[in-house]
Amino acid sequence: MATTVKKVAFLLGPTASGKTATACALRERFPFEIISVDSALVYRGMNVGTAKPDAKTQAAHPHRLIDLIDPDQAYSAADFRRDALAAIHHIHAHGRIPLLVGGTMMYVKALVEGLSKLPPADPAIRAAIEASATTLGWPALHARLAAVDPASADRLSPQDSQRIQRALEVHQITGVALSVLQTRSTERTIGDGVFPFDATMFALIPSNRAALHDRIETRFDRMIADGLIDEVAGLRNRYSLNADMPSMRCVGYRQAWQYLEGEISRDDVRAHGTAATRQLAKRQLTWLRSTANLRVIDCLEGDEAEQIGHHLRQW
RNA sequence: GGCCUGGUAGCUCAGUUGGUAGAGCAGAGGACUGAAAAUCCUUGUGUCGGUGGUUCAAUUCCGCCCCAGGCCA
Repeated sequence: MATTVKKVAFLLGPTASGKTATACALRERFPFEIISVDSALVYRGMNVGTAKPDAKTQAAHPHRLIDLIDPDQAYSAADFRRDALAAIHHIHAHGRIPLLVGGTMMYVKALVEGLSKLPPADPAIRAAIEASATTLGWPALHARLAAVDPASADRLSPQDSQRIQRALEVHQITGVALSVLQTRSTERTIGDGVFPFDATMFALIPSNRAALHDRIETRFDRMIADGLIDEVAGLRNRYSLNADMPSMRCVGYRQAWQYLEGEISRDDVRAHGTAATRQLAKRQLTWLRSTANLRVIDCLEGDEAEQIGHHLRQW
């Protein structure tokens, strides 16, 4: 056993599974420092709808990679990988163990498996592609992609706006097909320096889906009571936002935005918002089911931290 | 009490000139390389309110009953 390999722990799980509380409980018994793995918590000012740990919790249990950008900015999986690796090194340098807590599974994958060497997003190119799609439709752009990158086009649905746009963008910037660049990169395999740590992964998973749905509903009602809609109205005053920005596509924020635009009723905010949250949880669970080497803990038992602690003592 | 309009998938509804029915949403499963709380793919059998009648055949036509709205008393 290589004692020189540094340790990293993960606490994953769908939305409303109780990750924050469990992470804080674990931090009281182990030398952990928390790194957030959450694409919505990176936004400053988005607190109620993201269930961001409150000031008291953060004071007792500092979270890294929270409040990094304003809602009119964008973050990415590559940004996360860079920032998370820096945070991990920093924590190790202080003799502590990083505990990565969150439910953004693409970030986990990017961190653990690495990313191909690709150019970052280019807002101007994306806007141009978006404009073409509005007049021609995505199937037409899918056909255009097929001409320059048949492998990617073959893999994607003609309606998959986001991935078609990305593939076209990469080709336009580099002159090389995305599919080629993805196979060219070699830094993807674990053990090849991509993620050189002794990792242990836990996932809080509900043994009963309906119970998670109940929690989601209760929590969403509390967010509304705690002023989610006011929060969004305030952000709209403070920043120059639009409905297509990643921040305003977040669950809850999208529905509050539609309400403020007069597009849906207050009842719809609740109905659509809880449905979107359930769908998010379902996608997260799909990711988790296909994740290897995961220790599954039932998040409905109430003794999650104890169960995880039991495993950690043997780590 | 009388008249009118409804009662079809968990919800909102379409439809069947009589041959047991289909959309949207929700739900379920899956995919996932710089927007990922995103984006996309697959998935629809339900006493067609109940009960009698007509018919080879009724969810569809007729009678009665129940329920929900509305109007008139």
